[in-house]
Amino acid sequence: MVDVIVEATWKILAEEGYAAASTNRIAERAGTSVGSLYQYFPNKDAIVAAVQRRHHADLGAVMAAAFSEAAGMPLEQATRRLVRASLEAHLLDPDLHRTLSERVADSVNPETRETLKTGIQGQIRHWLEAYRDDLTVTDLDTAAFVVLHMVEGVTHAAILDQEQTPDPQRIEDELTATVVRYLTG
Amino acid sequence: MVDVIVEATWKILAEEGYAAASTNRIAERAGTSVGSLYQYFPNKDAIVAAVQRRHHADLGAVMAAAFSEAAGMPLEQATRRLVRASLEAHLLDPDLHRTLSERVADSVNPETRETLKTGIQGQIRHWLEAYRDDLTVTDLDTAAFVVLHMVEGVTHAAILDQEQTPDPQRIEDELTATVVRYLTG
DNA sequence: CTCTTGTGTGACGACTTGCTCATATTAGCG
DNA sequence: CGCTAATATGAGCAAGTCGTCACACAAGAG
Repeated sequence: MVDVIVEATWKILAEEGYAAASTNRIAERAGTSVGSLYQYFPNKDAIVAAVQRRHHADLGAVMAAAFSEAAGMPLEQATRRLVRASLEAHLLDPDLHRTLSERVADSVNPETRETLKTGIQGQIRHWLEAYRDDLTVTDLDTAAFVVLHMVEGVTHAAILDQEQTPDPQRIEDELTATVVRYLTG
Repeated sequence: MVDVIVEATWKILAEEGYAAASTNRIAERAGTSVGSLYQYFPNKDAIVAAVQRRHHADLGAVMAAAFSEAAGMPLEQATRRLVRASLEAHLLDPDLHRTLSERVADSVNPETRETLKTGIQGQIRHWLEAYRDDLTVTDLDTAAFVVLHMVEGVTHAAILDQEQTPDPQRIEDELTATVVRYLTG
């Protein structure tokens, strides 16, 4: 039942937008009644937060898989793998991703977004340690921060503003080169 | 009067958040009545859109000033000037910026955000042309896209998630170096 | 002083929202 | 077949929304 509700909300957010996600519409699309919603969730924000948490878990899984594959690869190859993972993550459900990032304030889900971000930043930091001797970058924390937001910024824009954007393959190449050059002077 | 309304809305969005920006609250804070709001704006979204337009104009002005100063500088110095401008732009009013980017969907103001983005991307492209012979990057359109979102992504995160972020000076240094290395192989 | 015109007012209508709660339905067990 | 406990239901409530409109007011002209 929880799943049914979360999935219905997911679809509404992705297909109909944030404004359409009223409790009545969610119940309708879930094939239940409003009352049942409140048997499993304390309020509406909690439902949206659950969708966000699930989406973030998916994003996290894509990235985690990439990190585990990238371990052991040479720097450039590993970087490419991670950049591609970021593109894949944004392609999981671009419509939901847009609605969540454009309409759902951070405060709805205090920990989640922060958790995802610092989690990935930590993984980047950890990943960088293996190449420490080859890097010209000194402060790995700063480097992880810069790499994270550099890649996220470009991939986010590339996938979500698909109108006047270079094609993903080119983005992958450019980002990979940029990150490698940033890390190894 | 239009100014009074826009400024009141501005302050509410920045200080009290998007949810507080009801027509009644806007009128109250503007020291007018709801009726007057609708003498100058067709609906509430138009008021929010006006605030967004004004904020984007401010951002655009900061960037434009930097572009005009950067013209003629050597590449690295110019890059630093532009990176600093991006930081300055995000520091103009971080609270408003956060509310607008987290809560106000693109669709409220179809052209504006796109205009700002493509405007700056165009200026970057134009700026890059002066250094063409020194660049290893071939496609200037792609380069402008990458530089824009790389810098925006990192500066946005640096200013708005001020908790576990490196200090702005360091961000400026890292970004400047990264962009220069990206452009000149 | 009246008349007209432009502006400001705020109570109110029409509507939507999130959420509750008395009632109905189901499921499990002896 | 009861009987009980758990779950599902959806009409309806209070609160709040945006936007309107009949009216008050001010200012300038004649």
